[in-house]
Amino acid sequence: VTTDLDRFGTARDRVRSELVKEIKDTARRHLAEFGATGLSLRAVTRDMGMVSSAVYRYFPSRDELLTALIIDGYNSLGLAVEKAEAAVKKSDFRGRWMACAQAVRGWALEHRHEYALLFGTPVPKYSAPADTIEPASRVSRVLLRILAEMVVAGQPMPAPLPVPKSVRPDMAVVRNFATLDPLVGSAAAGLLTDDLLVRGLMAWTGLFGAVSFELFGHRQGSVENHNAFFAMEMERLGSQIGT
Amino acid sequence: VTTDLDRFGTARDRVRSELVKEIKDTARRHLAEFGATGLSLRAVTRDMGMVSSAVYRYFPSRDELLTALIIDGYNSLGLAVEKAEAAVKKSDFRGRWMACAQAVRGWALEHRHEYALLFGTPVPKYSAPADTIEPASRVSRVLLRILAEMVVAGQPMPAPLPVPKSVRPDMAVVRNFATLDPLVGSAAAGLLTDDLLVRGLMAWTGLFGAVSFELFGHRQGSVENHNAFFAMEMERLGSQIGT
DNA sequence: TGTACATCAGTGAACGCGCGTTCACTGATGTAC
DNA sequence: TGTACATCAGTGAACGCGCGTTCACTGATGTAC
Repeated sequence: VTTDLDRFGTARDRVRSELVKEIKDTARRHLAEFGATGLSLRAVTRDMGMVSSAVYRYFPSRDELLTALIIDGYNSLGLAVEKAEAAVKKSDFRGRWMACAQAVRGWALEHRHEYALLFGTPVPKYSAPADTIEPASRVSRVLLRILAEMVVAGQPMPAPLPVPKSVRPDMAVVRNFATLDPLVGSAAAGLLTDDLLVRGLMAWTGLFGAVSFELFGHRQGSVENHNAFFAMEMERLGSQIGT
Repeated sequence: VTTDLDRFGTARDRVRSELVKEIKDTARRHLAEFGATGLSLRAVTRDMGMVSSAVYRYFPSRDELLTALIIDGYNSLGLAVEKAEAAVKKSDFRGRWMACAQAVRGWALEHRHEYALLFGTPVPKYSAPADTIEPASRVSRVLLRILAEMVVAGQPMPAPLPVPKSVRPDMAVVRNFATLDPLVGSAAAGLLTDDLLVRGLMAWTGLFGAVSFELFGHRQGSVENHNAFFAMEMERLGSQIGT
């Protein structure tokens, strides 16, 4: 009675967190079927055999549930990317970039509506709270880390293109963000030039742009073999960041 | 009574098409305020001082109204891009590409919710009918035309990268689509290599990826000066397609 | 030109539905002594 | 260990709202002779 409860909380606590999980899982299933706007608390609870008002013991409002799903989504995507990247030999920068790109696309294809929730049209009248920021940046942190380790390793880089003065302050912020990462040595700070950071941001944009275009149907009529096109596209983007 | 009506239709016809326009305009205003999912026929008609059932004289269903808005949206965006591009000297390929890019972003910023309707999360349970395809391709047709005229003019191109066999059939389809355009001479067909078409598709993806990232808030924390970053980004993408 | 009829626009009530959220409540689980 | 009390989970009814769509209708506009 004692140690077990001490370690995992009371029986009530355990049941509670299991129910929170079940609500989110059910909501995710509904998300996959009806999209973010079709997500209804009543439908979720109905599906679970609960009465609709009971959900308020677990989430104070629909928006809070949405927030939880968004945070979970970013973490799920972030974890998938981190795992895929970690499986590649550290010195194989091209491989690491490709693993990230494939992980993003793979996750998106497996969680289409979650992807749309994160990267599609923002939900009207809903504004994401601050606690979504950190999980939202997990993927870009991985990409920045690859970039940083590349310059530290002295990987040959493409000839730098000029970066206008008006863009440099923003790149300084990004550089600062990158070097905050404990896994990025401060040695990288001086080596991450404005040009490289721009390249990184553009690769990142190109990656998500490609996935969004495919998922949202804007490549119909031009690309049928999505696997092949995406792989080639990402190889080319990888060359732009020096992998 | 005769010629006027012959030319513009009966008075009833004219009132009718004006009302169709007014309904669409009101719906667009609602779109801008509540987003695509918040678009309600009742609210639109209420706003117009009509009774809700009256809208069925003009649109058989909510989905048909949505379709009309989507088609109008693509045409509005397409027209903006065509006009911007036409204003630039034909031989200034870089300028033409930049004009297109700026026109897309400018239109998107002015019509945020319409942009989201076209390029954001697809509306759940709604599938776009075939008549949206042609207007949807206006922007890409302009881009393909620039590319085609560049190769015909013998503009120096970046060193071609290999295109895997698995991607070539898709590029053949795109090349065929490009040469169907009466403004693209058949001379271009042989010159539009697989590599160039890939570059074109990637630039197109990068353009819309950048606009979507900005509009949907994914550059918060990394880019503040959106104007400057976008301009530089598009210059770089322009270099990739040889402008 | 004038009349009879057909077409159409807009009305108002209704159908059937679903939603988020609140609230007073019952009964079970946990806590303190 | 046993009892008294506090905490919490889940219930069921209700509030107040909005939605898309149908339908029989009135009255105005158009058409044919």
